[in-house]
Amino acid sequence: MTNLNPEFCEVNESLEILVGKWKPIILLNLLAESPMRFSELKRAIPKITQKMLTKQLRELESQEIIMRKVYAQVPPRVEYSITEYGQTLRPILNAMHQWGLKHKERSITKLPV
Amino acid sequence: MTNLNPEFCEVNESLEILVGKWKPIILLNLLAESPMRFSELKRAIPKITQKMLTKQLRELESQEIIMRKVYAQVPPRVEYSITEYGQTLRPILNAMHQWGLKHKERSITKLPV
DNA sequence: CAGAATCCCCATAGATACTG
DNA sequence: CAGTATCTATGGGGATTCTG
Repeated sequence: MTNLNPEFCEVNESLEILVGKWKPIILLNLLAESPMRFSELKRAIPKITQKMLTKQLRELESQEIIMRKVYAQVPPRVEYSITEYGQTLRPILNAMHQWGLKHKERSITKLPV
Repeated sequence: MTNLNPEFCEVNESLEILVGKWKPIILLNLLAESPMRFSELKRAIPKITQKMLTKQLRELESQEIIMRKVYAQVPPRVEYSITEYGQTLRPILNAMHQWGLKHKERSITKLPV
């Protein structure tokens, strides 16, 4: 069932989307709640700078993983939401999250290899 | 079932291991065949430089994802193999690979969002 | 509110040459 | 065979300031 042929590796396709210091946490937020405003995301991820938040959102948008909706009003209102396509990343994020939990356990209990 | 709480994100744990330009392809090779010699890996991944191969292998080794075994002989023989722990990454790599295949289909057929 | 514009640092990764 | 050792370039990411 696991036909992971190294000659035919498509792992990088999704990796390229996920790589970026803040992308996983942005995606987790938008998977949990869409849409979210720029300021809501900023508040949810306090340590990110505005520049980085903007940049990572733009990248995800250009890959059609998220959508950006601008409301023509003052003050500006911009909402981000996950696309249907973006939702297909959920199994990957889930697998990674689950692995991360196990990994933490392991490093705490320091199981022998 | 999908308890992907953004407040409690463990996605980066595995991401940190997978990130590195050559790590996924190295892991796929060692998941398909272990052990492999340094030169076999080099041949399997022609575009990688020796320096990068060494570096990425060392990093994976320090994370206990792979094992390095040196044979005291001339010429030197060094074998790399995936650890049991490293094998737990397979579901993630599989999910990513599957996603990559779908992604390729999508970008070829240019489905509307 | 939601950014754009600058300036800056450093880690990643490539090329090349050398070696026990 | 399986690496080191250098040198260098690129760009990811951070801090700060400014703006429609």
